[in-house]
Amino acid sequence: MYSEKQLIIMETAESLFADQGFNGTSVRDIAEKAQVNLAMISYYFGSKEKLLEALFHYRGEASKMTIELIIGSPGISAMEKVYMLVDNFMEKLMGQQCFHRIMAREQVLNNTPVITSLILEMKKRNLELIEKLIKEGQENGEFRLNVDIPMMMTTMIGTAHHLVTTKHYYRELSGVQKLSEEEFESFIRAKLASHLKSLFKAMLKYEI
Amino acid sequence: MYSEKQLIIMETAESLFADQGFNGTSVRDIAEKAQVNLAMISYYFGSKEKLLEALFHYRGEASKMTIELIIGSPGISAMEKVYMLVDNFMEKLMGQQCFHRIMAREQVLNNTPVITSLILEMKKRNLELIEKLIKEGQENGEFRLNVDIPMMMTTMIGTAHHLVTTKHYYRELSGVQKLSEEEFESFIRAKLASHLKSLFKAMLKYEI
DNA sequence: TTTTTAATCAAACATTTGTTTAATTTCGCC
DNA sequence: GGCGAAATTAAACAAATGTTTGATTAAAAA
Repeated sequence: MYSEKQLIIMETAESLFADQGFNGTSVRDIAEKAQVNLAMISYYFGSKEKLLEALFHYRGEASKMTIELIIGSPGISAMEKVYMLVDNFMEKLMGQQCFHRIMAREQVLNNTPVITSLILEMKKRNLELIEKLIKEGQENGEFRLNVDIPMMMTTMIGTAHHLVTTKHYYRELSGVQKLSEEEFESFIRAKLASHLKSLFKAMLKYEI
Repeated sequence: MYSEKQLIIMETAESLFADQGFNGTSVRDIAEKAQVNLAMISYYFGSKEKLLEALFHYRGEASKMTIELIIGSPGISAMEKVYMLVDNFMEKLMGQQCFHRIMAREQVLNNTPVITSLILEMKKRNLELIEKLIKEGQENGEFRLNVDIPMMMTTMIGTAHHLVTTKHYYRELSGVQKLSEEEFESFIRAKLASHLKSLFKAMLKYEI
C-alpha cells in the first residue's frame, strides 16, 4: 500500500508531530529529518494535512482485529477477557506513544473533520465490542448490572493517556527519577496495567 | 494587576487557543476577535508566547487557596473531604474548560519550559496537600494503607480531562444527543463527579 | 533502443507569520 | 490650556510557511 519512502515520511512526521505538534512542525522539518526533498511530501500525500490523515489511516488500520480476537476466544471468563483487553490496550499505547500523543492532542483540538470522524469510528467500534463483552459477563452473573460503559472506557483511556503523555511530570512526582528510561517505561507499564485492572474489577463487580 | 484591556486580550486568546491550539492561532486572530490593534499584544505582553505564560499565571493564581481551605476545615471526615475536593475539582474544570483544554495540550507538548515548570509546581503543590489528607485518613483508620496517590491523581485528572476535552465524542457514544448544550454540561458534571467519588472510595477503602 | 511513466530536485510562488517602528491620539496632571 | 506619559494606530519588516512549477533523472514498458 505505502512505499518504503512514504513510510519513512509518515513515521518521521509522526515523531515530529508528537514532539512539536502538527502546527508546530513544518513540512521542511519533516523533509529534512526524513532526508527527502521538500516537494516529495506534496507529491506523495497531496498536502501536510493529508499526510496526517494518511498517518491516522495507517495506524488505525493496524489496531483493529485484536479486540475481536480476544472477545471471541472461548473458555475464558469475561473478567479475564477484560484483563486481556487492558494488557492489549497498554501494549498498543506503549508501543505507539508518538501516535497516541498526536491522537490525544487531535481529540482535544477537533478541527480536522476527517480525523475527527476517524477517531469517532474507532471509538464506536471499540465501544460496541466492549458492550458485547460486558453483557456476556452480566448474563452469566460475573458482573453487576449497572455498569456505565462509556464512563469506564473514559476512565481507562483518560488515565492511561494522561499518564503516558505526561510521564515527565509523573516521574518527578512519584520519586522514581533514579530509574533509567527503559526501567521507567516498564515501571509505568506494569503499574498502569495493574491499576486499570483493579479499577475495572471494582467497577464491574462491586457496588460501591 | 491586569488592566481591563489586558484581560480582554487574555480571555480572547484563551478561547482561541482552546479551539485552534497555540500554534494554530495567530496574533492577528486574537487582535481581531478582541477588537484591539495588532501591536497591542506585543505592547502589553511582549510576545505571543509571553501572552500564554501570562494566561497561565492568571489562571493558576486563581485556583490556589481552595484546597487548603477544604483540607483544613475541622469536624469533617477524610472521606468527606476527598468528596469535597472532587466537587471542587469538577467546578474548576467545568468553569474553565477553555483553559483546561489548553493545559491538556500543553502538558502533552511540553515545549515551553516556563509553562512546564508552572504546571509541575501546580501538580506538586496539589499532590502534597492530598498526601497530607490521605495520611490523616490512614491514621484514623478511614483509609487503607497501600494507596498510590500519584496514580490516584492521574486517574482523576486523566478521566476528567479526557471526558471534558472529548465530550463531543462522548455525546455521540453515550446516546444523549437529544440533550441541550446546558443539559449535557450538567449531565456530565454530575455523572463525572459521582463516578470519581466511587473510584476514590474504591481506591481508598477497599482492597481490590 | 525508444518511449512512457514515475521519481527527484532546486527554485520560485504567494501567503501568513510574529514583531517593530514611527507617527498620532488620548488621557491625567500641573 | 499645555505638558508628558501612556495608549493606539497603520505600515513595514524579515522570516517562515505550504504548495507548485518546470526541468532533470531514473525506472519500466514497448
